Amino acid sequence: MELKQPATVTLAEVAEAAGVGESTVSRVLRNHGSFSGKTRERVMAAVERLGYVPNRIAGTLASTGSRLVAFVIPSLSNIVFPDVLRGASAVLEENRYQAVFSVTDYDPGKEEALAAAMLAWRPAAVMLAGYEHTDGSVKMLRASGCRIVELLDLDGDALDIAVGFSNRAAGRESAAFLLKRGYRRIGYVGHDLNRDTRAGKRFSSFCETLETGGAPLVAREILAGASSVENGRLGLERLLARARDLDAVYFSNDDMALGGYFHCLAEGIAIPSKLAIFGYNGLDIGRAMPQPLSTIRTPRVATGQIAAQLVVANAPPQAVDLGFELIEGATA
Amino acid sequence: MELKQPATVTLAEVAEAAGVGESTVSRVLRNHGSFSGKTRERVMAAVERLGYVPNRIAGTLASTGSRLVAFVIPSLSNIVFPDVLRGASAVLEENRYQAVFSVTDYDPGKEEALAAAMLAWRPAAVMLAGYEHTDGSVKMLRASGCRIVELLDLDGDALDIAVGFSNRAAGRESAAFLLKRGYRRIGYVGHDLNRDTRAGKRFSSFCETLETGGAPLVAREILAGASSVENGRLGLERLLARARDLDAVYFSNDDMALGGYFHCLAEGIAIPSKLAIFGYNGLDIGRAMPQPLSTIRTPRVATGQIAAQLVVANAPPQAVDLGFELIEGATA
DNA sequence: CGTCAAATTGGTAGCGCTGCCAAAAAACCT
DNA sequence: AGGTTTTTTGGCAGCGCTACCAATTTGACG
Repeated sequence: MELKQPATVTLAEVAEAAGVGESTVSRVLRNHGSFSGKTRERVMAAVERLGYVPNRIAGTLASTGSRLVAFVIPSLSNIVFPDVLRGASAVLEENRYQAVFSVTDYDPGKEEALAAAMLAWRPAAVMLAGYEHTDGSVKMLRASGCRIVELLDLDGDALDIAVGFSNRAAGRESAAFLLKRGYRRIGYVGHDLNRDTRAGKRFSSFCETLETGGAPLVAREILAGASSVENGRLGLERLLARARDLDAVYFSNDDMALGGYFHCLAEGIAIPSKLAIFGYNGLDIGRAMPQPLSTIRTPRVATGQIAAQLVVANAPPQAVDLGFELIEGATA
Repeated sequence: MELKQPATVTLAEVAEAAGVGESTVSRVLRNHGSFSGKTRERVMAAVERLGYVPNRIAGTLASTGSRLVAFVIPSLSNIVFPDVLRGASAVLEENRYQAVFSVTDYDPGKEEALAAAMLAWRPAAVMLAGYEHTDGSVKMLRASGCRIVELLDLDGDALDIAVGFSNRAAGRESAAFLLKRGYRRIGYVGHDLNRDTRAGKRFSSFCETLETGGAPLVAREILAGASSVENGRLGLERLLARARDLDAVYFSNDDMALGGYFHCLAEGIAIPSKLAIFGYNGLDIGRAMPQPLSTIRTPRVATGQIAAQLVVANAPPQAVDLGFELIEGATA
């Protein structure tokens, strides 16, 4: 099960080879504390000669804080999370932090288990999606003493740091936009909302706003699986089978919206004159469509970046609202 | 910069609270060695009561092998890599391994630097994309003694374990398919090939096969940026501006192909009668298009899974060919 | 019961590094 | 030169855990 240990070079060996003390080598390598230029050269030469690679496991154990940042994310299929990781990892790498991750499949129980496993690495911070965590997770995270960053949601109380935007506001603005455009018979196609609570928040605010606007949601189609182009296409097909006279459809995601768009193309349904389509996320793909997708662009990469910056800077607890941008597009 | 150390509970404290020795606690927690059921209960109760979270940093340092697996990947924007991570992380989590990653942006120099940083964590394995590594990387990896897994390529000599398929074969089959369908004036739209060497391999085999078939590539358009829908659309537009009478276009990726498809939709170019489109990767999106995309489906998730399984099982050096599947689709 | 093997348990030496402290060397003053 | 600073160094005690070994308890059996 375990591996053969490589003939590993230790700091002590470097020290001996360079003819200096261990702490001197340590200081030179971390460029911390003082040492002469000559010593530095000798040490570096020995490092080079022996092919020494410092052992950060040992280093972390000996020193106080770790430079690991743990991501506990719901999914890697939903492009949102790779985007967040991308933004974060760039910042973390610059600052010599190391990203660790695991995937919960939108299962809060699994989140708790994985968060526990992560804490065993004593990370500097744990990054999670949104505010919905089990009591066990919250207790454990609180007790851990490491920074907690909740991403991509701002509708709730942050445990420590939160970076993102309001999903409720996104749902609201989407609805307001469709109403303003004059659509009155509006439907919804979405993926599993129990698991993706952020999509659930968007949807409920969307519905409320429609009601306030006097044009309550006419029909909805919620598919069991994850957000995908195929589900979007299938969902719209089913929705229209039940409610033929819709004039606009709100999708839980751009993926889904693109699927809906494909369905319309295939069926010859004119967009937006016969049916309007509105998405969420602002993927690049939406810009390249023959008719640019009407959607809300979310700051996914920036969310990762800012979150990482706050962790690196050990910033005080705060909630950072990065907002979002409504893209009028040509499909609604 | 560093954090306050949480009031952390140690194994010694658990041992005292449970009234047993440290090694007993350790054995119980790892379920390794022998201990009585009664002891087990006492220990678990103490763990529960104190909220003890084992410190894997210390555990890893004290024991021989680590349970970290390091991924050094070119990008998170290209869906290929999140897919590989997804496959791998599922297997790793099951086996209580932890995934660590960093992103090279297709830069071999950065790969070397990041691989070095990774080795400092003494991972059980390092997973890399493909075979093109700097001499420095190779030397360092070899010397590290940890397992090396090269992913998504099989055209070359593996350092240790390789899991994937032949990109050359993929390029070859794509060309053969187009020739078989009777296309003779074929063009190519791709993204930066110097960086994405696997795309480069596909392209060069594609061209060779076309030549052998008596219908050499007519024109190509290579865009500087990454693979994206927008670049695909733009690329096809440019390509057609220079070579109006193409009858088929091979794209470096499905993203790019989808962009090309959108261009044709927007311009009213009939597919495939006027122009055929062929992609690469077999993304789900291709299946949902009004005309399913003709492409090659690659085993991305499986690549991650198999790679992780081999590492967990500490399998002997080997190259695993997972193959790929040509999807005829309706666009070529 | 005594004997011997098997099952449990505790003590303790590190794993490789960093942080602290005191010693040594170098630099700077009168 | 002698006395002070200041800079550079080395020694060494842990960080929290696991691995090894020896000690103890238990169980089985004649």
